[in-house]
Amino acid sequence: MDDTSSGRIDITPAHREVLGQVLDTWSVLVLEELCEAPRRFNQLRRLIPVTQKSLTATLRRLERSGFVDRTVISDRPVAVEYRITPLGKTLREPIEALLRWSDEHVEEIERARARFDDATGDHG
Amino acid sequence: MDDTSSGRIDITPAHREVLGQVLDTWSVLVLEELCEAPRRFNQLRRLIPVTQKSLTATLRRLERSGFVDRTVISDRPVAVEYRITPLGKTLREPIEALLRWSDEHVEEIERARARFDDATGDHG
DNA sequence: CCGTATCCAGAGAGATACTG
DNA sequence: CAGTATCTCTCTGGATACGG
Repeated sequence: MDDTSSGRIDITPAHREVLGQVLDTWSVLVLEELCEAPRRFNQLRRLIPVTQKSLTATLRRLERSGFVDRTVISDRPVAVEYRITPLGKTLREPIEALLRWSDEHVEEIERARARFDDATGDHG
Repeated sequence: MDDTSSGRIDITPAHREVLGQVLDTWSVLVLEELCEAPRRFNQLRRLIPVTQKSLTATLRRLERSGFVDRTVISDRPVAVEYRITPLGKTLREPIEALLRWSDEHVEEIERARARFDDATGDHG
């Protein structure tokens, strides 16, 4: 817990690849929704401000890595249901820990940014 | 904690902005390094496979948000030290939770991907 | 040593149109 | 309804050269 730190974690390319596919905006939002309940494709589109293309890509990635199950539940007209997997659910805890962290610190961060921008004259 | 979920977190643009600036590859690696000890600019470059440009941008962002302190410790030749702040340290726990998660599940994810690629014929 | 400036290439995301 | 196919544009990030 302190600065001399024994708990160093070695960050391998495998870590980065895995996390990179899961920590983008749309993946987090989709996983949150599917943790609530199974959803249909256009249902997700209404819940999340994402384009068709990006939602498709996100769902494919999540499906490929085993976080999400895709099931055709009807054929005429076609209906598809996306459902979180047990593996997908294991992500919820660490992700929500991060969201809680941002909840707790967002104001301090805003203040730091305002101070920085004020000091430098920058605005970006 | 279960699927019927009472602990729903509302993900605002503010959350996304904060997390987006902190969860990229270089930020995570830099924060990990600085949690170990204060570092110099070129010292970080030797420790992390990042270009000058990206390291500069990463450090600026982390400094702006208050995660990192930048101090000129000498002038001739110029020497600059980067140091983690108390706010920066609060990120370590949730980030390492995520890294532990990827450690624990990376193999299962690899297997899921292999299965998916095998089933679809895709490779990417 | 610690950066900034410039150019350039590839990935990602939006808009739009179309299909089983 | 649930996607696929383009096209375009921006944004990121690497390479390189130069400056305080």
